[in-house]
Amino acid sequence: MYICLMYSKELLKGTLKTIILKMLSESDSMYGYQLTQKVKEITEGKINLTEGALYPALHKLEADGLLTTEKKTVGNRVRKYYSLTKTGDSDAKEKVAELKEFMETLKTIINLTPQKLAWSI
Amino acid sequence: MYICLMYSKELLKGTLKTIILKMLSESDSMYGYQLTQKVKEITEGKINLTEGALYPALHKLEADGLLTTEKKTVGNRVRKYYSLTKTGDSDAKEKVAELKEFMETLKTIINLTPQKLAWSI
DNA sequence: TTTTATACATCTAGTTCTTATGTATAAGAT
DNA sequence: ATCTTATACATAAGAACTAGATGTATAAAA
Repeated sequence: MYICLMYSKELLKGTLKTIILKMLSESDSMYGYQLTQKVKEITEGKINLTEGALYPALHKLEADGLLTTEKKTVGNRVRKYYSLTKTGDSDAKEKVAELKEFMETLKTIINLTPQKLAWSI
Repeated sequence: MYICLMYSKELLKGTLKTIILKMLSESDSMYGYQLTQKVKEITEGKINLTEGALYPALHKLEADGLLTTEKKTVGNRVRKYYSLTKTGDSDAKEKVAELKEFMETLKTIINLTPQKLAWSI
């Protein structure tokens, strides 16, 4: 799965690409496994990206021209580093802004009280 | 679609059930069309539930025992009112709490700076 | 009389995610 | 020495969900 432990998985659908883009926008480049580890670390284990979701998403973002890749051999292991393209960088900003706005909107629902709802009824 | 205008649709997948449960937890009962209108009103048009997503979701929640229905005839029109069951009520609280927590976690990613990321690298 | 609003609902196609599986290297534990 | 865990990539089948279209029907407004 793409989120495990603490959250119902459904909650997070659709946020994966935004998370990837944001992570890459704060770093020169990262490779897949590194992304999973950093996200886990930053969120204290609450969000775990899974390979089954992560790699297809990375490939799609690359196919869409938002990411470029560069393979680097470290020891005997090959790492595939992803970094934002120019388009990817502006797209990252857009998607993050969109997510922020959406969370604000969600709050208006989450903080709803019977009184507030009655007003609108 | 289930969200239109302002938000990329992907972002919101998985929040529909939580939204429905929260809306119903602040009201005795509501019917489908009313839900779409109230959510649109409260979010100032930013979130629009669509029938194609709403009705299947309502039916699933009912099948899962979280909602009960009661048909009422108003004029010549039949409305199907949904209300929370006992299980649905506690589930609503759980899902809302989960969403709040998740939004906090998302913030740690969204508010990430190169410095903070560097710390963790 | 035509359009818009109300009110239910379903269906196809598309996308996404989960879970499982597969390959391979390397480090640490037994 | 050998087994397990961590690192590192990836795919594939099936499940789940949503968008967008379509369908039925009443009623109000233009």
